[in-house]
Order: sequence, then structure tokens, then C-alpha cells
Amino acid sequence: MASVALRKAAKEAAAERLILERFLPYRLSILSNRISRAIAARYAKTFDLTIPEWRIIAVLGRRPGLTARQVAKATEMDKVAVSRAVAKLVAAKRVSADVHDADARAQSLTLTAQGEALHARIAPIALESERRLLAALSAGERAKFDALIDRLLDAAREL
Amino acid sequence: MASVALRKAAKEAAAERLILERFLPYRLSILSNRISRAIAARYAKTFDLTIPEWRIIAVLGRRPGLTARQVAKATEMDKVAVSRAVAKLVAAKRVSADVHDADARAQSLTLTAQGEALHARIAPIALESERRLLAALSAGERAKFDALIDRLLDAAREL
DNA sequence: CCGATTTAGTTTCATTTGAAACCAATGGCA
DNA sequence: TGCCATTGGTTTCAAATGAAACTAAATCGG
Repeated sequence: MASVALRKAAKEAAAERLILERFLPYRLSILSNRISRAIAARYAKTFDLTIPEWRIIAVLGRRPGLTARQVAKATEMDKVAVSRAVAKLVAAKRVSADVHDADARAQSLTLTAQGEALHARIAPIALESERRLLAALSAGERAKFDALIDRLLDAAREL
Repeated sequence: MASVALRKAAKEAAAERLILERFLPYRLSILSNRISRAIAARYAKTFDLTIPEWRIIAVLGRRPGLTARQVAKATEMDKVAVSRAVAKLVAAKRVSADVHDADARAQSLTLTAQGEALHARIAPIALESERRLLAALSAGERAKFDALIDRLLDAAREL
């Protein structure tokens, strides 16, 4: 009875219902928000630093001299967000922006001494938060999780 | 030589540097954003629906009659966001808000026929996106990943 | 039963965010 | 060389978001 089989297949497809609390995109969004909030709460007011600003500090800490464009790419922020955050960081003398050697439009961004100091203070806090979070997993699980995230990051790019 | 050992320990601690691209909170944020964007892109303009609105539709689809407060809890959105999204959904006749039996302040939210139809159209799209994403993992990996996310969600609540 | 407190939801206002328009310097290339 | 398309970055304007104040109904204590 083909029609019966079809009916059954249709029913099963419908049965695969969307349950928000089990829906991965939703779950990841919640997880990411909880973590970001918790960490930001630990430095935002104390240091008057937003998340985008912190990301820029973090990336410049390791790779000084990047241009805004490169920072945008490295942090996956759009250029407007970078422009604004950099403006604030420069105003606060945490980052210096010098005209780029090869291209007068571009600017070479570097942490100032103050920026470095800030980085040195916040990095341990951030790492400690990560450590606390990951304490919920065993070392093996952490590695596995990390690898899975990498694969999903790739897969998500294709979506 | 204790001092040598100490120096070495200090160095190693410092060596555990913060590398943004490896920093879990950052990676999760990127992953979550990529996924949400990709999925939203598939329904946002077509159906004129924002992510908060979609979440409300999703939760009401499975649990009709919730109050705004309950929706807020179920979706982890704050009540202002729920209030606004519900207002839009009601205006669009996708959701009906009736005075709650037991409490005249509260409203009992339900999908209208239009809302149901919308849910029926979008749920498969959402599930298909999730399926496509998770195709990058084996069944076993998916299960493992899911379980790890659950544990991290718990851990993140404590942060 | 009356006032004080709490709770459901909305509104207001200030800030953040994003898209698109914009300006200025660059890199072809005719 | 001089024009045109491109690229780096900023600005503008509208929409999204969040915190706090607010309205109205419900509950609690006496």
C-alpha cells in the first residue's frame, strides 16, 4: 500500500516538530549571550569598555599595526562598528592610529602603553572566565567541543 | 632553585595568552551570529518577521495560551522585547491576546489562523537550516555536542 | 475591607546598531 | 596623464535595544 507508506512518511516529517528549547540556533544564541554578558559584566563598568572595544584591544594586543579593515576581518565585526569603537579607543588614548605607510587612507592601529596595560589587566579576567566555564567539561570534552565548534563554524559559513 | 621554578611558572601563566580566534566566548558569538543571520535571512524579508517575533511564534505554536511573562521566560527575552514583539504580532493579526481568565492584567496569547499558517511555513525552513548545519557532524557527534551545550548552558548560568 | 507591596505589561528616553550614502585616496588602464 | 572603478574609513539617518519610570490589577497584612 504505497499510499499508506506515504501517509506515514508525511506524518513523521510533520512529527519532527520545532521545539525552541531544543533548536540549536536558539540554544547557541542563549549560551553565547549568557557567557558574553557574564564576562562583560566583569570589565564593562570597571574599565568603561564595550565588547567591540575589548575585541579590538584583544586583537591588537597580539597583532599590532593592523588596519581597521584587518581588524574588522579578524574580529568579524563590520567596518562601521570598528570605526566607532576605534574612535572611542583613540579618544581614550588606548589605541593610536597612525597613517599607514603604504596607503594614506588606511591607518595603522596599535595599543598605546595605556592600551597595553588595559589588555594586561583584562586578558586574565577573560581567560579565567573561560576557564571557569570550561571547568564543567573534562579536558577531553573540551577538546572535542572545540573541534566540533570549528567544524560548525565552517559549515555555518556555507549557510 | 625555587626562584627559577617560580619564574618558569610565571612565564607559563603569561604564555597562556589570549588569542581571540581561540577564545570560546568569542567563537560561540561568531557561530551563533552566523547561524542566526543565515536563518533569519531566509524568512525575515519574505515574511516580515524579526527573530524575537519568530521566537514567540515558535513557542506559541507548541504552547498556546501562554502569558507574555511566560513567553519571556520560555524564550529568555526580556519583557520589554516581548511586549513590543507581541504588539507587532497582534497588529499583524498573527497572534491574538485575550484577557487572562484568572488575572485581568495578564493576557493569554495564541496564534491566530494566520499565525498558525506562518508557523507551518517557517518551522520547516528553520528545521531544514538546522539539519543542513548539523550535516557537518555525525549522528554521534550531534548527540555529544548537544549534551555538551546543555552542560555549558548550566555552567553559564552560574557565571 | 483598606492601604502597602508586588506583579503584568507598556511607555518613554537615551544609547546602540546597521544600511546606505558619503568622502578621500588608490589602482588600473586608455 | 587623466578618468573611472575600487577600497579604507566616516557620517548620517532610521530602526532596534535596554533601563527605568509608569499604569493598572492582584495579593498580602492587619
